[in-house]
Amino acid sequence: MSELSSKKPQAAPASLDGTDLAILAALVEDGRMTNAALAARVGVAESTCAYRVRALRQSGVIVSVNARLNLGALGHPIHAIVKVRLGSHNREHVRNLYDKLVAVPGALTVLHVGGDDDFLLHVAVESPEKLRDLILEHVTIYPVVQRTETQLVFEVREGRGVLSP
Amino acid sequence: MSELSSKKPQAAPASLDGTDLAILAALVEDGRMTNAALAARVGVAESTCAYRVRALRQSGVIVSVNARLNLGALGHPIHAIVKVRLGSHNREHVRNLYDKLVAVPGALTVLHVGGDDDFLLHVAVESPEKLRDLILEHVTIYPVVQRTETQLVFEVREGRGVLSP
DNA sequence: TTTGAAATAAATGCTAG
DNA sequence: CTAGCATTTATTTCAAA
Repeated sequence: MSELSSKKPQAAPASLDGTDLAILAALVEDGRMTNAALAARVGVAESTCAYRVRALRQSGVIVSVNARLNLGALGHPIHAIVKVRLGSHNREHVRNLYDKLVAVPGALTVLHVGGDDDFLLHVAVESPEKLRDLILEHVTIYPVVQRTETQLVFEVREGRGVLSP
Repeated sequence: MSELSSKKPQAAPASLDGTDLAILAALVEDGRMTNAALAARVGVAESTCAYRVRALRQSGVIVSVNARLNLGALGHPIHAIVKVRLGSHNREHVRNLYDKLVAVPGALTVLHVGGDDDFLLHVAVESPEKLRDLILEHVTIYPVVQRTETQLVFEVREGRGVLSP
């Protein structure tokens, strides 16, 4: 279920000091860094560091910690972006399709965007044939989908993020 | 530095059994789950579980574990996709621009794609004004960039990934 | 490869500055 | 908010199956 603008516990625009930012940068780099190592790196006592990290979690600044996998090693070496354009922008139609796209096997992220397209679906698949099947069976199958356009992804690189400046 | 097809230690298409897949699914969901909890969840001894996880890391199936942050709480509430089209596809030009885009402040991911566009730059910025400045100062500033098109991102949702089926 | 149990290391709770 | 110390919990190691 998506919510499409229902308000949920949004993190207060917390006031983060240098220590917090250093902690965040370290955990983005290595989310399994031990509290001891983290404390040493940012220059505070271990108990203080643990306190800070807990506060950052509870306030929602740290959303979660997740393993990132090598999708090629898992048999999904092909990445693609499927641009999806809708014929109707009825609220229910949009919400329903969004839910469907998120549930597509191999879907990594789904962006609801404004502009030429409505959704950008980033998928990882086993092969080009599977990509075709995926689009036919899980995307264009819905009447609200007017048109799709697929781009092969040659390479994905992580950006520097928002913490560096 | 990007490599653009120079070969690096790619994970062998490892043979993963059900236990491995269960471990991976759990760690994608919660990368800080304790080894004890993980072992209980997948039904093996703690020492076995630790052994498996270490193997999955060393073989490169688990690439890394990272904290995910609430970018809004960090003052970057606006997301956008900047489609970048190049005028020249000279190898050096492509590689250089790729490196530049990855280093853009606020860049989350940069996709090198085939099709209408060459790069898709996903950024998180402080405001629409900053978005404009970012594009002018860090993207269109390069002569190799022929044209950009920017789409506002309303919402980002995680897909089900490749492990569910 | 898997395991249990011992040894090491880390996180948490409590106290107080 | 911070730090030190004691307690509880987790990870690593290793001999054995």
